[in-house]
Amino acid sequence: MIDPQLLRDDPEAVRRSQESRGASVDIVDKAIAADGARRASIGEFESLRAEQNAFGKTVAAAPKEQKQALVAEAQQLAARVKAAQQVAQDAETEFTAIAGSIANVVIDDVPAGGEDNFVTLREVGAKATFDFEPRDHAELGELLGAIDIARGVKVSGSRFYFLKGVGARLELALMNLALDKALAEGFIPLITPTLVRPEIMAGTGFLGEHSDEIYYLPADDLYLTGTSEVALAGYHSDEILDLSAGPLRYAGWSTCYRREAGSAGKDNRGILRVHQFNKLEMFTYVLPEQAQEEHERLVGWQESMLQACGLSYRVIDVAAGDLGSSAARKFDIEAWVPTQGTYRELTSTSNCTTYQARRLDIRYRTESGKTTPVATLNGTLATTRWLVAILETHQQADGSVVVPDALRPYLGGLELFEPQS
RNA sequence: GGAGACGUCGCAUAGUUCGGCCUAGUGCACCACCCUGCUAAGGUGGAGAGGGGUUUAAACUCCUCCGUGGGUUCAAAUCCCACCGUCUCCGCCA
Repeated sequence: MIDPQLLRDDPEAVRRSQESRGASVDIVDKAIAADGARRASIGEFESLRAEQNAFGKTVAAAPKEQKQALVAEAQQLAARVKAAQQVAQDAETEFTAIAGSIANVVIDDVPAGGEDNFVTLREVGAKATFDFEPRDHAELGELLGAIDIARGVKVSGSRFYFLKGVGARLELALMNLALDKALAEGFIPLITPTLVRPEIMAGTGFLGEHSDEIYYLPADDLYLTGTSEVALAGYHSDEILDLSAGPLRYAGWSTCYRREAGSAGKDNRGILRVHQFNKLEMFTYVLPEQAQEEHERLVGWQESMLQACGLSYRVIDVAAGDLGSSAARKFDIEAWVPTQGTYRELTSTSNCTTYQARRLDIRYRTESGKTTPVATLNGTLATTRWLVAILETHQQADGSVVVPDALRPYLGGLELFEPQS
């Protein structure tokens, strides 16, 4: 939900934002009109209600013989109050529906346009080169006994897999490296629920345009989360936070589930695009004026993880039209995947400013004692997909893979993954 | 899954019998000040959330909120219905 105050004070800013996303601009004027109608009808209802309250006291205090006449009068008033209340409620619903469909106001220097209009902020690390024909991660995974796709498909269907042997160990090592990194930065680790109630799913903004991406369990009216961001954002819903000691930072570890509807035929090989994977997600609650600095810090921590894994990557500033509805800015980090000859997204970090917090009713107290929404940010610190880039980047001619230094302590000192005979 | 109890403004609790005197009382914790030459105790006052109006702002004022949503009524914390949640006992299963 955008800030209704901003809608009144600076509708032009909201129009600009919608424009750069390629979204409806007209909706802004509709929202302003709905806001006006809403406030007018609230005023009408409330003055009638005040009248009714006062009259009720007269009725209660009146002597018995007058009561009957007064009650008859009160009945008339009650009917008018009820009608006015209905009007006010409808106006409120109308406004919420319209304003709720306006996406978060994009930060000014975010590139306008769609998926291809991103801006590359930097490229870091030399791309791996080989004096042999490199194998892709699926082939390496099989050689090393690390990834068993055939059996994943047998058990659960396409886009499922088993991580096995060094593959299973590598994922755990990666997650633990990321967790230690997060702990060092003061994050509080959380292992989160992956089934959540509809209102939490809606509050985080995933039930809108992404709803067909989400697994739903009708028997229990619960959703399987595609990222622990959902549970992490819901964690403090309906709360007033104390941020005086600095941002509240959580590192959420969970399995993530995605239907990948509409991506049939895309990335079918290997574990690049799967229905289920693990992820360590950073989530922070900060004062709105600190959100942009925090966003830079999140990118920084992500970069240090990729560097620790010896990966070559670029950081992109995602264009407005490719942002989710909650995000005001998003940076993706994409790692070089040698056998694809291209960069693939390994992390994504979004600054949701106060948009998500307003929906979930997460506030802090200002110096004057008033409550106002916090800003929320999220970012990936590690996921299963990283195995793709790690295996392919560090492979050798014989199919073995050199373990990046930073991961060795988490693998009992193992330095090399070797092909199974 | 069965049976029962319960859900009140930070925490604890009163109020629900019999609808109007609840603008929800009290204790603890909290904040400010006063008093007592430390601490403790005591005194006075303040203090919840959301939303309208007005305003530069503050002050002021009105409406809503007693788990959530409906209903009955001139009037609901209180009566009725549904749902959610918590606790206790029993059963079943990891």
